[in-house]
Amino acid sequence: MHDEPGRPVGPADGVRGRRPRTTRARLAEVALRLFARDGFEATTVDDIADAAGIARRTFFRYYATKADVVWGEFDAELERLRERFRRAPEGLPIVDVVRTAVVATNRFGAGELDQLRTRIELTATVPALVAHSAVQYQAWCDVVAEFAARRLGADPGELGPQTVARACLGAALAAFTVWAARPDEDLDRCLDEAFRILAAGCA
Amino acid sequence: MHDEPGRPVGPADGVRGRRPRTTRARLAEVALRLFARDGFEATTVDDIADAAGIARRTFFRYYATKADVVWGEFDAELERLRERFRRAPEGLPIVDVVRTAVVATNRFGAGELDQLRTRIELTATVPALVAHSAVQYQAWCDVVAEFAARRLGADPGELGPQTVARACLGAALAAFTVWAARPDEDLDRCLDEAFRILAAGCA
DNA sequence: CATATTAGTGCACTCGATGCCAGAATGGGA
DNA sequence: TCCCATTCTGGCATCGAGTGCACTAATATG
Repeated sequence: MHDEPGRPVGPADGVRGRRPRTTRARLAEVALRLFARDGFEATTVDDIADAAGIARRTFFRYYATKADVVWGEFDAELERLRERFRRAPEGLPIVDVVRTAVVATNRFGAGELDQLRTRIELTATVPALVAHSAVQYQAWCDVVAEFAARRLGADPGELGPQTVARACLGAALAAFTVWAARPDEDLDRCLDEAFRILAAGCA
Repeated sequence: MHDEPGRPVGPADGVRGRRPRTTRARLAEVALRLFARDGFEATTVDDIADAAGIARRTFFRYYATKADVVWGEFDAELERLRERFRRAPEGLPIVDVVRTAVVATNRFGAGELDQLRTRIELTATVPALVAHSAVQYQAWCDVVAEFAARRLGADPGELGPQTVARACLGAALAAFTVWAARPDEDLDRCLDEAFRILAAGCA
């Protein structure tokens, strides 16, 4: 995907200190392979570090927790989402804007889609990851609530924006998990359908 | 509330072995007081055990994890919810049934309401509890999805029931957290309003 | 070559959680 | 009364995640 912190290895390019021995992306790759093979719980941080050729302690310089590996660069995705909300046309209903934004931030090539499936299946299946994901979802909700609040002329903490944001999260999660579980489904179609149900008042 | 496993202490009543030294409810009381005073993270299981006059190891016989204390008897509440769905009138829209059931399963006396507020504030605020709660919410969603599936004539794992269930969860959570944060709000009113927004398609 | 900068790593430690097993308390029956 | 089955307690050892600290290694610049 993209190689993150600094120059991976190679000729100098004007940055001072020692070059990192690996990247977040590579660590994630290694770890996800182990998770898929042995399970999340059965894989220790030592295993990941060994497989990646770094020390256990170093792993925690790249990711704060074992679970964070599964979430990759979610912060960046949140920022993209925020940007899309900023540029959203005024006329469009909130739910439609969110649906469009979610669809847009999840356009991947075929290879990446497979990795996404693995990630989603893990986060929806492994209890420890279900748990950890909630914190990420909260951040996602905050972004949506901020947008909904602007539209509703309310404070992001009020009931209106909060309800809209969390309901949108629910629809998106339903779409993602159903899609991840069935190889033949289309992600966009799932998202469209879920948000259609939401816009119809769950009737 | 209710004193759980076996006779608390006192005269025999026909049960064989040694009598438990405490109860789940008492442990929860002790723990919640410590959480409220020192914070969830800063309170160790040793602290709770000491305060309750039992050994650390014994604590884990009453609750599987430190976080479980905050959730008390959620299993039982899920069962009550399931029962209500079973008895729900056929004509009522899904969302209304869920709203009514949630309101009904959360009728408490004034004293208990305070404890509920503490619990909700903790679960919505402390990251470790936000995380742990997700597992409980998943169970909640399963119950709602099961009901929605019956109504929609679908499988509980399909997109329709999943979307409805998760959206309902979102509405309920929004109501609970907004309520917990504001002393003057009324829980029933919050729930009604949140589900009204949901039924209106978040518009 | 000296120095600042940045990354890697070993060590010790805390804390949650678990398995195992011995011991304490209790009721029932020979 | 004495032993036994039952049930709960709790000590001990162990694992694994996560953290703070101090030291080492690599690299660019002057």
